[in-house]
Amino acid sequence: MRVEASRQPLSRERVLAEAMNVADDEGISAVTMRRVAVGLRVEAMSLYRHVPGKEQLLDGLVERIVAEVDSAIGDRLPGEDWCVALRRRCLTARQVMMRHRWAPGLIGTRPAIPPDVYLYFEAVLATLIDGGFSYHLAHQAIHALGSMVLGFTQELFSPAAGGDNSEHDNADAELAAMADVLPHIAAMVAAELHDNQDDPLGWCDSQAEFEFTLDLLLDGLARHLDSPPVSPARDADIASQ
Amino acid sequence: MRVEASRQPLSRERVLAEAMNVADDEGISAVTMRRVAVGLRVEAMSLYRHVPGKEQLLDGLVERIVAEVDSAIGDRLPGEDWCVALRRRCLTARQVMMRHRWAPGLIGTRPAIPPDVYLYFEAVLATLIDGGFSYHLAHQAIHALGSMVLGFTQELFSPAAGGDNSEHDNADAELAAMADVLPHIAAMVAAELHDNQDDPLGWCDSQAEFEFTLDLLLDGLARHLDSPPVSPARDADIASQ
DNA sequence: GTAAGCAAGCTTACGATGTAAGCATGCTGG
DNA sequence: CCAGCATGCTTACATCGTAAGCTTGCTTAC
Repeated sequence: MRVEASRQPLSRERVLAEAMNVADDEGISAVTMRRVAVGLRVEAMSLYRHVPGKEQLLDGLVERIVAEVDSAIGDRLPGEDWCVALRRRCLTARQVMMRHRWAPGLIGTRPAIPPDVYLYFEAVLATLIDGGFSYHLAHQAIHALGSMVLGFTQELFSPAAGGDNSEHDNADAELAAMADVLPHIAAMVAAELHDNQDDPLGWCDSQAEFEFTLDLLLDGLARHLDSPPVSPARDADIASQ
Repeated sequence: MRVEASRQPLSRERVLAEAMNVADDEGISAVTMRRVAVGLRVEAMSLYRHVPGKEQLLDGLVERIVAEVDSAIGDRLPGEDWCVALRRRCLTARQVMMRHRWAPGLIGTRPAIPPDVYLYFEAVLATLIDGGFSYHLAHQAIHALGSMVLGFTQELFSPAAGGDNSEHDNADAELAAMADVLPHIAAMVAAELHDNQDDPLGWCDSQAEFEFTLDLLLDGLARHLDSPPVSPARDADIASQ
């Protein structure tokens, strides 16, 4: 083999991989252009050949996290119930988040939702629709499960919560641009828009979603209060990998 | 009245108030020592007379948010059910979070849980215990409701999630120091410790809490799937104030 | 072979930011 | 009246993201 010119060339992948290492080892706040660069035996500015800027680097980390969850989940089993499938997904997601403790905070504070996250939720939505959910109920379910499936609180869609300046107007545009790879989400948006075209709050009335989730939890707790140990006791075990 | 020497003196309160204004107007990332200072017609370094540093300033903002929720809730009505009380609290908290969109993200990414947040959860816990919850079920309920009552995902207690370096060991200490003003939490910790003293995972096995919440949501969704419009339709309206 | 073109990494520099260290100023109590 | 102190100011530095331009060595057409 060649002498490899003292080192393999830099690449977006190598930059992101090193950034993940730094985040895992020293926390997300240690992920600095300079710190990532020294990890790669390179100067800070060299990273800009492969990554547009720090924000995009962080988006890249989110991308990697989502990919890690996706690959850890594996394919859906043939006759798998929506409930079991989602439970498996959430538990897998949690495993990944435990490996990368900084990830929920990062995902939750990203100013815009990275495209991969939409793809991720498309899969969740597909599971629900396939399980017999109406678009409306599925919409509420996604909001309810929001923090379980990726460990983040950020309001999905319009609100553009965590970030600074409201730039959610192009979130809708981005979503529209991806409509072909997000068939279920596109259909859901269409259905919800149709049902709520006179609703001044818009199709995604997060107050309604909030109350739905809240009542889901309160009702569940009330049931536990009435009948203490009769709880579900599900079976699905997460594959130890 | 006096001439007031060209301006009223600075104070921790004035600093925090201005920081909140900046956060509300320009986003949390605009909350900079220099930016807050100009808002007060003062130099950046002058703030350090009244606030130890930026981290403590941010903790002060959390403190203010919690106080705002507390005061907006008002006193608990005499015969109010735990369920109605919690619902009112969550909806009130949401109103406050809507007024300060940056707050959930800030609370969620604080490296340590500020003392006031413990006090806040003490009140939630008191409501649950008063409603007949066992300490164990109440513990699970708090985790389940975590993101509803203050809009944040951070794992309560031990894990020290969002932040960087794990400094959760002194979180327990801080909690112990406040035991006298946190009677219910102290009792809950004691009860859970007693029940799980041989559990290698410690008293707060967040995996168990996670699965509890997850099943609460999945069961609730399954119920909605079976009987579409028979949902709770609760009464409690949030006082418009 | 060789020179043009270029990809990839480097150097330098600038404007934010948090904050350490010490200075200036004016009020207050003896 | 003045010593002492509280309060705000000035200066300075380390760290951060990144703009602009330079160097170097490979590729490729001739």
